[in-house]
Amino acid sequence: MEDQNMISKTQVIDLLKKAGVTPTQQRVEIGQILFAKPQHVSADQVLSVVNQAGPLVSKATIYNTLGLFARTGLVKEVIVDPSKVFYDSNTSDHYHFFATDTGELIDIEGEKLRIENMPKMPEGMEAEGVDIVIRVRKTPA
Amino acid sequence: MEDQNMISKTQVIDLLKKAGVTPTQQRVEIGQILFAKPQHVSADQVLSVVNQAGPLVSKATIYNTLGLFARTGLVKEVIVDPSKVFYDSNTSDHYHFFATDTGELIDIEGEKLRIENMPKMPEGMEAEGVDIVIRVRKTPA
DNA sequence: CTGCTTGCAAAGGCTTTGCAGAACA
DNA sequence: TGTTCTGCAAAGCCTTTGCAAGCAG
Repeated sequence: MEDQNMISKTQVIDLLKKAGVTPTQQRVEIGQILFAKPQHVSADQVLSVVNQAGPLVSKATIYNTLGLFARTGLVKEVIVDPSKVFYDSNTSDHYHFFATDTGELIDIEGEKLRIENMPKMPEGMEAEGVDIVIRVRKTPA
Repeated sequence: MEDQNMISKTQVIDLLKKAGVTPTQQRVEIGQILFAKPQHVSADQVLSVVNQAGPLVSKATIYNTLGLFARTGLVKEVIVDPSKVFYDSNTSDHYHFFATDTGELIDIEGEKLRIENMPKMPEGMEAEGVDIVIRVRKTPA
């Protein structure tokens, strides 16, 4: 996970403020990783990347922060693997391929897919979001 | 979870055999609950329902069996809640509303929904299944 | 019989929590 | 300064595992 794409601390602070999130040191560290490029990462991956060069952020804070980022719309939670949550820094409307054998997630741009007959919501309910996951596996040789 | 719909042990045994699954006592008990009607249940729910009238099946066997049923196509796994897996006894093509506040799952019949531009698979990959989940919540009053 | 299944309890992995000390506005 | 945030370790929850005893064919 090399930082071929960079984002400055100032840019991250700006994003956090826009979302109404107090930009603490730890949140900025985490944001710099997440917002550098569109990606799908687990809490554990964020933990090890952010602490590569020394212990900057604790595990508890990783979880707190990812939860906060998800609630404030800075990232999207992706629930496809029963064993862990992925956080997606691409917050635009889009869907996913999920490789069940490798655990890899691949984006499908929203325009590529369209739902034809959106069913009406149950009584007294409103839509919060639509998740589409196409589970794929290696074609047997 | 009353048994307004019933299914006989013989019918369950038949279903298991057709799926190539050895019909043990425990699997039949579990099958009688699952296949009585289309429903969404967690391992924990199956455990408590099957053991209502006494300890018939252990927790380990519930998990083993639900995994086996999923692998053999007798039920479908539904991954929408990071904290637990739901097992769906409706195995026909269909999708779900998921009430994020209550954890309730509601079926959407497959015909009601249609995907317009199915994107092409990544190289060397084949589709295993398509999951569509519309997350809903109570409309604020 | 012979292998597949089950049950028990312990272990495992991910996530949350409680609370004291530190950082933010 | 008052409130919010962080870190640590422990606890919690769902699920899996190891192994001996039991059942299916």
